[in-house]
Amino acid sequence: MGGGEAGTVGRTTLEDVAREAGVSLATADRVVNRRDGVRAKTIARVEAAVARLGYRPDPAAARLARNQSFRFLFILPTGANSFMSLLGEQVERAAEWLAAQRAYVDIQHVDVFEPDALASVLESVPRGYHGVATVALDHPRVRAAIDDLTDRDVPVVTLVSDVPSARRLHYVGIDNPAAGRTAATLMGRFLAGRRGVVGVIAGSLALRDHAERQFGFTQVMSREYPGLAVLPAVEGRDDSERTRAVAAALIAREPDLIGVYNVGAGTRGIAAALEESGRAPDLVWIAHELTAHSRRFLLTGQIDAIISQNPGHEARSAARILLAHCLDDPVLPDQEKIGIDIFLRDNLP
Amino acid sequence: MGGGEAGTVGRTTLEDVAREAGVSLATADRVVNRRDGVRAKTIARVEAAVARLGYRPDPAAARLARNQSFRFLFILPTGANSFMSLLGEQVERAAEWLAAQRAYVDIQHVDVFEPDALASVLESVPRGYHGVATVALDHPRVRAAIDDLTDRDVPVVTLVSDVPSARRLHYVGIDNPAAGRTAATLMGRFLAGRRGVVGVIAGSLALRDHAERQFGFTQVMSREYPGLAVLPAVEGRDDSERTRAVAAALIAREPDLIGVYNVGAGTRGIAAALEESGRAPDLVWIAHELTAHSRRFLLTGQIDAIISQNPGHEARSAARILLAHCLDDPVLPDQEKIGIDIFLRDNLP
DNA sequence: CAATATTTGAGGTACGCAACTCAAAATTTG
DNA sequence: CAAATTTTGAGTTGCGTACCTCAAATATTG
Repeated sequence: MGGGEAGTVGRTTLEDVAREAGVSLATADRVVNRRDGVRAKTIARVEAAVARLGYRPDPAAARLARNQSFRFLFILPTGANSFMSLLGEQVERAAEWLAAQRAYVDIQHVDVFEPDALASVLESVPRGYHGVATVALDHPRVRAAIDDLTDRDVPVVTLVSDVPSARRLHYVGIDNPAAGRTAATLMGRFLAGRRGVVGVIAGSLALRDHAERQFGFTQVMSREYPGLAVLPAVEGRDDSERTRAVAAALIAREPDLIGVYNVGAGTRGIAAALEESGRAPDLVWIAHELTAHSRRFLLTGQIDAIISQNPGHEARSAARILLAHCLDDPVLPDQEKIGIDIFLRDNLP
Repeated sequence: MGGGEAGTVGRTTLEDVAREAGVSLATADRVVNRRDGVRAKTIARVEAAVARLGYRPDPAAARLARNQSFRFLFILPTGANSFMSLLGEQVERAAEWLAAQRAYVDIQHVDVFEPDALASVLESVPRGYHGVATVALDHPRVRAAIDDLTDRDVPVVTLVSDVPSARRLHYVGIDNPAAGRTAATLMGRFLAGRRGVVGVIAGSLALRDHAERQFGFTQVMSREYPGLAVLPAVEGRDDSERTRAVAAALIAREPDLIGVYNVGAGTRGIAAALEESGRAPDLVWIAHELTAHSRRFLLTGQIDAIISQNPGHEARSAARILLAHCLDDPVLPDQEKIGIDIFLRDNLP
């Protein structure tokens, strides 16, 4: 021992196991790879040796020997708002990592607001893909397409927006009702003691995540902060211009407006509408998704808090989950759980 | 091509590169592994081929061929409070992952409140370790020990608590002044409009992280919330009983106390003291680190917000950084950045 | 041009495992 | 007990890279 070089010690190989169990390498291999044609007694002997030596197959060697590779398809929204652009970037980064693991990803863009377009893409996923990750849309045809893929043994991971009724492998994203409740608690506490109305601006309530956030928000607001009335949500289609228009109308229409919860994108539109109205200073604004824009508005104090999810974490998580499924490796639920991040001006990354 | 089986396509090997460049495998190998004895012209040819084919060495094969393994030492506090226990668990989980990468970790416990004990351990790290991760303590002898290790080419990662003046490879933990500022903003906003005094309870101000949190907290409070006076910090040594005593004294001494910022552990002590005093309902309490206890107090409404860091993320990050350093692989700064988590009752994981 | 130095090619071995074959041994069955 | 069947051993090949040797080809120098 000694010497600063990286050592070679400590690893027990399958050959060690075979020797320990008093069987041949072939038999040890049959046991650890669950091939049949081995007596129960011999299996037990080998497994005892595995346990005694703490043998764990070297994944590098195994993957090399198997020489298998995988292809995954990521389906992301077109016409991307800032958050979706970030997600796209992060998927490409994750793709590099996947490439190092002999897994290759293709990215396809579709219009999220068009369930039929998304369903068509899902229905026509070419053979040869070993997994699909998609920013989904809760719609019967989409659900059916996901189930069909699952039946074809192509695991599907929903990303950011879920389709809980479909037999997808996993949902990688935040708990949206909880995100809405979190926004409500912040809103209620930031407005402590004040009375007035609170507006909700969504991209579209047809998007499950937006609807769920609004639901959670309203639920907590009405239960815990009866002095603050939540207005019915208005829709801005995640587009800055439209959002600006609906926000401006909302502000004009509601003189008692003291809070705004922006469930989707279109942050710049809201900022513009607030600025024009001159009522920004005494309005609490809580927004979603940390992007370059929302970050700026948080720093200038226009946004009071941002509820967010980490697109890098989500992209990597989807990648890891698909790969783990193909390799049937275990997943670490702890690592794959996507948290609801709260950002104030002080804890920005 | 059809077939649902995992394919074999797509991977370009070094042999492909050699063929493409019109050189032998040996020469291609010399170029990609930066061995000398190759003409500049030939190097260029090979590198062009690498670029053209997008060759990336298969890390599985490389690691297998190199057949190297590593040993890391993790130094964690004894007498662990809940958070440190969680960290310990997560380090063990990360150790399993590392074992799959042919890297093995040993864990050693020391008393964090004893700089000399920590320094002794650091000074006597046995030869043969390829990296050290430590929950450190900012003290001259500790700093010197870290620098010595670095000089011995043993990279050191500081975990949770930093020693910025030492030549450590990396700090894996949160920005503590920013965490303090975050707590202050929450405190200030939750107490919107009220006047009174706010107490700070630390484990020990000799711990850099605790001192920094207190600093950030006081900074923002005095600048932004002049109606709220921050009292000098009291120390509870991260021990429930002592913390309870100092908290009780604080509450008794300060009739105008309307907020408590608990910078360290001892959460149960504070809960008990608050409960006894009967003043819990109108007191805002902001605590650190999400543990089983603090979680419970958050859910019951005693704690109003928890500022936290993710021990699983930290353990994995330290592991990845040490391994990447040994393999000289690149690190993804984005992935290794430890965020300041804010937990309310609504966004608990 | 010859002698020397440098560069390149060809080939091998090793890494640990997967997947396979074929024959030998052990066990079960008629 | 012999025949049929199951189980085991011994061995091979290949995965892609690292690292090594030795000889051949090429370039550089006097």
